[in-house]
Order: sequence, then C-alpha cells, then structure tokens
Amino acid sequence: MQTTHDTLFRALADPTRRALFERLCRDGEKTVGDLTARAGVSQPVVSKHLVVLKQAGLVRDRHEGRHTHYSAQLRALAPLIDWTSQMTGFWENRFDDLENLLKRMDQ
Amino acid sequence: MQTTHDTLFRALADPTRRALFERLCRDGEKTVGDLTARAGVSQPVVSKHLVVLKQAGLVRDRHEGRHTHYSAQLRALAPLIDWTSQMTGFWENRFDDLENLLKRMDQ
DNA sequence: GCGATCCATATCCATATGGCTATGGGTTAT
DNA sequence: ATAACCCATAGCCATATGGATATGGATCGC
Repeated sequence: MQTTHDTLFRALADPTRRALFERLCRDGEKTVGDLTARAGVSQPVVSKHLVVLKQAGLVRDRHEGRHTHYSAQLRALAPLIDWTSQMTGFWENRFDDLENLLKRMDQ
Repeated sequence: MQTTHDTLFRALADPTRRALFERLCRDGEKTVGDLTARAGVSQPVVSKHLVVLKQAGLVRDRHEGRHTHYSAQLRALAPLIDWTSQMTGFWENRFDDLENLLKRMDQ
C-alpha cells in the first residue's frame, strides 16, 4: 500500500529534489532550464525529480511552447502539517506561536 | 553534506519506520519486543529502524535490565515544522487554525 | 550455574534509487 | 526547410536501502 504520507515524505527526502521544491516555493514559477542551471545535476535528472514531485502533488506544470513551467503547490503540504500536528498534539491544543510549541515539545 | 532536514525526512520516509515512530507517539514508551510484535518485520529489522530514528533524534532509549525502552522525542520534529512553516509562509502570517491555512494554500 | 530471553550487530541478498549519456519529439528561429 | 533549442524518456550503472537469518553479549528465572 502506498499512502499519501509515503509519497510526500519520500519525495521530500532527497536533498536535490527538496532543493528544487524549496526554490519553487521561494522564487515562484520556473522552467526546467532555469532549475537545471542551479540544480547541480543534469537536465534529465531534474526532469525525473520533477516527475516525482508532480506525482506527490507538490508541483504543477504549465506548457508554453517548448518551455515547461513548474510551480510549487503548497496545498500538497497539508497532509504533512496534519501529520506533525497529530504527532505533537499541536492542533488539539491550539498553540498560536512557535515558542509555546517548542516549550511543550521539550518533553 | 548531511543536513538535519535530510536525516529527518529520510527517517520518516520509510513506512515501517514511520509506523514505529507513530506508535511511540501515540502509546508512549515501548520495548523492542513490544514494537516487534506489531511491526510486521523481524526483531533485527526493528532494531535497525530504531537506530535510524535515534540518529535522527526522533527517539530516545532507556536501558532497564535486558529490556530497552524506546520513546518518541517530539522536539525532534521542530525542524520539520519550521520547514513547512517557511515553505507555506505560515508563521509570517500567524494563522491560528488549520482552516485558514488550508484556504491560503488553495493557491 | 544454566537455560531462556531480550536485544544489537554482522552478513547477505534483492530491489530501489539517483546519477549519467543518448535520443527523440515538439517548437522556435533563421 | 533546416538548424537550434527545450524538455522528456529510455537505458545503463553504482550505490543505498530494507528485508532476512545467524550469532553473540547481557540479563533474568530456575
């Protein structure tokens, strides 16, 4: 069985792949060429990583001529936030800032 | 280079390993035997997974006679929460419930 | 003391994974 | 039309990974 959490965590576990996603989050829509220029790996590798991110729902692609524009899909992170929330009991207790959360997490 | 996010995401990417951590979060401290009984894999495999979780800081172990008790270390999830927060712009905007966050994440 | 129990480590194996190069389809430019 | 460009797919390969079994050290019960 392949759960949503599986695909999400696995997609974000690889440093190269996570870096791609982070860049799309920070800098917005980018083409494969743009991403490849700073990824440190070859273009086919970037494409393969983008496939994985897309299958996890973390990115969207938009075709425009011979360019393919990719953008981050933040809503795909919802299960991850929900999971950590469940683990830490975050939402049940409705902490409203990081300080309190960290305090609670110190045991 | 091996970052904190790497070890965290990688540790949680495996379903068996994540299940172990989830169980420790829900049910509290457990021995290796307890965990093995429901893990669906052999005892050595459970031990190996626990090593990975421990190296990621996600669990603590306590030795008591021939038993080893493991427990979840919630504070280890902090970097993960921080990361998702940065990606979604959560903390900058100080949303106070999941509804608002989800709404914002719908593009 | 001795066997049984608990757990960690060692070894092995099959598969998954992440990188590369080669290639080809589609698109733009000349 | 043809060349150049962008990107995806197809192989290929080395390594990482998750599983199993075998074993051994430490501890408890008898």
